[in-house]
Amino acid sequence: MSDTIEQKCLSKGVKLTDQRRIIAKVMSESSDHPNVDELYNRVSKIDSKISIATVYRTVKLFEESGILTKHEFKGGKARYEELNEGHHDHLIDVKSGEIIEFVDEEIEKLQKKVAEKYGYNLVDHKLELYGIKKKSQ
Amino acid sequence: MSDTIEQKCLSKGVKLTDQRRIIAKVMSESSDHPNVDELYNRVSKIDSKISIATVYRTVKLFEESGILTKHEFKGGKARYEELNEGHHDHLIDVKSGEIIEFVDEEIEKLQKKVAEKYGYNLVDHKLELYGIKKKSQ
DNA sequence: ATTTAAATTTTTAATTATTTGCATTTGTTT
DNA sequence: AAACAAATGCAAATAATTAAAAATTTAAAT
Repeated sequence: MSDTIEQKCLSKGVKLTDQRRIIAKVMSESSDHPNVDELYNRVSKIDSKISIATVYRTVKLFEESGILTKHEFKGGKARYEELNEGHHDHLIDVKSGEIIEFVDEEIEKLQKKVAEKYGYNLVDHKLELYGIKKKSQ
Repeated sequence: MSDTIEQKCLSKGVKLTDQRRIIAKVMSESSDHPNVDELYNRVSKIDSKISIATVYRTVKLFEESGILTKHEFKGGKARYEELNEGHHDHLIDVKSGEIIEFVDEEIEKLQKKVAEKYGYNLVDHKLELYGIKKKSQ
């Protein structure tokens, strides 16, 4: 676990307020990928006065500052995750909704290669695998 | 270009009405990936009485019947595309919005391998590359 | 320490994309 | 043709998100 979001805000010059600090803390302590609703519920437990509009604005601010990433998995609401050095993709259990993070360097390389082939510089990408857990025997 | 959507409906037992036939025709003749608005505009030129609710209902029906696929590219509205045998992924020009289709068998294989590694059967996946066109020299 | 200005938050209203309820129309069965 | 089902159009309802206005907090300047 690397820097907290609060530390990242400091080093990036993102101003912190009480509510932003709480949102930052909750996100930093979340090991899953909460959507705004879930995040709002968690911060509400710490300060019930925080409005959902602030949560929306803050995750957007953090995203624009490169502190969080937004995922738009199939058919659901946007989910947020702290952005750390180690990039990864996601494998989603279609039954339970569980999200597994993975990295595959080979796939990464091939993606870049595909973009190059068409004359593009790859600036972003999204890879999501949807799977069903195999019966363990 | 394979079967038209109308033919697919016949072979799959999806009932066709005048408006569905028009929507099917417009989709079959579209080589891009229209969103519902764009599709609605195109069908309106043929029959201005078709309502957007019908367009929504029809693309959903076609999707559930395995005739269309729905793409939820970053930050925009859902886009639809005719589903043919040849699966492919998408490279999106972040400046122009242009969408390029590509296939990379190696990536496909690796995806399956990753899912297996975590004990999953891959049932679906989404790979989108976002790129900026290189200056052609 | 007050005043002033700027930024942020809350509350509420507005938007956007999509879906649904319901009356009407169209199609099918008898 | 009457009766029933299915599909459509319209308008209202939802859901997620954003924006506007007013209130409050924070920071800066006197």
